[in-house]
Amino acid sequence: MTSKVGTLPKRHYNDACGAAHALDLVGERWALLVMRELMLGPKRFSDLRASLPGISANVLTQRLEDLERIGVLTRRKLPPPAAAQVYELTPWGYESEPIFQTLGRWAARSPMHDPTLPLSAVSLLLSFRTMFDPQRARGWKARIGLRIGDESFTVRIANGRIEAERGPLEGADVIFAGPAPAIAAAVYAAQPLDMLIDAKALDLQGDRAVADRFVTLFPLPPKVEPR
Amino acid sequence: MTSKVGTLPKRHYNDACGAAHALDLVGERWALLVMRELMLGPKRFSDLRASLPGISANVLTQRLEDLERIGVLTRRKLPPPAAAQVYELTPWGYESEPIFQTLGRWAARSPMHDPTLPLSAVSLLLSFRTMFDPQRARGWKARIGLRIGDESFTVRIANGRIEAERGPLEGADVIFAGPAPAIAAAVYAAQPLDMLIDAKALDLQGDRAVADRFVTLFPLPPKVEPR
DNA sequence: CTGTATCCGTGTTGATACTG
DNA sequence: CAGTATCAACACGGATACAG
Repeated sequence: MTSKVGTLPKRHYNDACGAAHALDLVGERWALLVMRELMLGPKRFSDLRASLPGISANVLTQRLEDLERIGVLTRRKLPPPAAAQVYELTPWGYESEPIFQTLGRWAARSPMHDPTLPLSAVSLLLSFRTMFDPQRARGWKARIGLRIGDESFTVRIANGRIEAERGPLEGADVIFAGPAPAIAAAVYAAQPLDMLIDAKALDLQGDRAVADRFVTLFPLPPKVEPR
Repeated sequence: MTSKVGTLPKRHYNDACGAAHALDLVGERWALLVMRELMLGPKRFSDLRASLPGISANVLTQRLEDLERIGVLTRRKLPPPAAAQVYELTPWGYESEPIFQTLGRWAARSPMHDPTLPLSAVSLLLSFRTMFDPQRARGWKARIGLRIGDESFTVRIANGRIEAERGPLEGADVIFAGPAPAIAAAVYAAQPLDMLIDAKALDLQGDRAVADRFVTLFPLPPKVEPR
């Protein structure tokens, strides 16, 4: 089972084009989504499985092997007592983020895009980095906390820039608590916060005005007319 | 056979993430490479087949149908006498170029990338748009012609910007004639022009100094250490 | 609990040959 | 030139059984 480091799949495009090579590396089913889920830090096998509904254990194993072999991620043994194995992107793996951003921005114009589908916490946070509009945040400084399931994230906005990463809720001006799709509904489907709160889909703690402005910072591009 | 407009493949990720939706749309094998080949203008079925070594007729048919159905390309009947059918990207299809750029830039760092593989003319021109370094072209203005097989392209460099598209050779300061991989060798593998010319891999006409500078404008990022 | 290995039904892919 | 038909090989997903 000692797979050689740096081997291409048998079935590869015979093409010197960089994009074609990228597809040889990470173009197989699920590969990019596994990388996406690791984009905000290491995860365990079962975390990955949970955030990728539909992937089966053997396919996930296969993809993790592939991605390790090509140098996109590494497996690490966490020190005891939490002696679990985690998968972590290499620096080069982390550099793939622009791929998700251009894919996401392009697909956001698709008439077939269905925003009501399930959404992972990592996807939501990455979408904030992708869709953030510096214009709308001009001169604004805020710190937003997100609690999604048992994970917590910090979003900092300052100087027309955004940071979105794993982090503590402490010190946030306002905290959103709820499943990722509910927060997405507020931000991308312009669902009024009151509605979501009344429906118990979302909970807010802290400065409501900050929340109200936050949800306006991520405009979607116009959809292509459905032909 | 009347496939409905705007349907997703049966096998799709159940994920509201934009990147996942993009993969539902164009993540199937060959789909993105077909789009790449159309990026510089319409092509016919056989042109596509010729520039995508390895694709089989039935798969190309399938992908063209899929891409038409989702609104990425259209089929057009050329007016007589050249009454051939051509495939052309829609405006939204053309907007996918950043996807190729981020994929290509990321994969250019791969230790497994083999630049000696076959390369299509369109790939080469797109790589110029992707890898162009404005710094190195500061204050330079030039017009380069490329003759690759029976296709011709024009590259214009001015004001730290590059344009690369189909166009006539007339008016170029210098003309490169040869297969795409030979031109790529000069630009990306730093193969001396004299060597390529002596080996009859490349032919130059016009201002040699312009050619010498042109081949320095597209620096590759450093490779990841091969681990 | 955290993965890994194996089997199996099904759908996708790709090579070859063939038709309008 | 522009595809279609057929068939073999492979990849995927689900289930189950197994190992640390």
